Amino acid sequence: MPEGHTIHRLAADYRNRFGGRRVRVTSPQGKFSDAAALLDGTVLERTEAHGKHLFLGFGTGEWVHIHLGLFGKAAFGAAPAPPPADTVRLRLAGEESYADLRGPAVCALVTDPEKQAVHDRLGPDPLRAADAGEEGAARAWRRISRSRTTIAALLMDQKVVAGVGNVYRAEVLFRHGIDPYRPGRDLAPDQWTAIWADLAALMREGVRLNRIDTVRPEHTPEAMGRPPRVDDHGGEVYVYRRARQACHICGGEIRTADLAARNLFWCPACQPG
DNA sequence: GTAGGATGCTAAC
DNA sequence: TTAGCCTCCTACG
Repeated sequence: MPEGHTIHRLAADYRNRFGGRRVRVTSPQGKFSDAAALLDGTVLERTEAHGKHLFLGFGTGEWVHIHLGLFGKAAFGAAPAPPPADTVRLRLAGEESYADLRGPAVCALVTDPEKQAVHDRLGPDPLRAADAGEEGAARAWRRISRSRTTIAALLMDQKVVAGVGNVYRAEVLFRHGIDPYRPGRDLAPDQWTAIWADLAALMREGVRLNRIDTVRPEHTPEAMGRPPRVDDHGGEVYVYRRARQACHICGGEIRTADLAARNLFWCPACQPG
């Protein structure tokens, strides 16, 4: 689940359900109990996302900084909230809704300057209004165009671009026919401009649908006269987790490899080196 | 029942 | 480069 689109979606979901209202704040699991007690009964004033980081701003002037990591999840439901599972790190409960957070890598009460420090170490986020468009693209390009690191690794580096994860990385490189092992500095400027714009569009659609779909209309199974399919992560994609299967475009075999402890997927024929 | 893997990241070597 | 952390789900006996 958790790439940047998930976090922006959560920011909106928390805001819609609890924004401007007093909330009950608890930590059934216990690891966030002290902070929960301080926030309990205060108003959730605003929510914000930057890359994979989520911030819930409370009336105390402090923020809850959340990072889902690989396993974290937030689930929403209608009030009354049922007795919580003992893995729930943070529960917000209001008149109409509740939200349970489980398994986050980070769930901490932070001050404004501490929150700012998180922003400062993150790159531009295609989904943030402040970064969208040419300025964000240019900021990322300054790093990419000077780097000998592979574009696949650069896309996953949150200091370069915030919010891209393993699915969007694999898919956007496929959509642009780019070899994942190509060094950043070997990309042409207009290739990067196109990738950035595509990421923004794909991720916005990801927020809307709450899943990752990257297959162009002309390549859907219906359009190509093939049986319908659903990839096992819930969206429809070209290469992610499709190792040794046939490429939807050329029919060649999708390859996989380890890159910086993550699984990389690509089609060598469609993404030539 | 159990092992292993997953859309992430960091500290430590 | 590796181990470690957080949870849930699937595949395999």
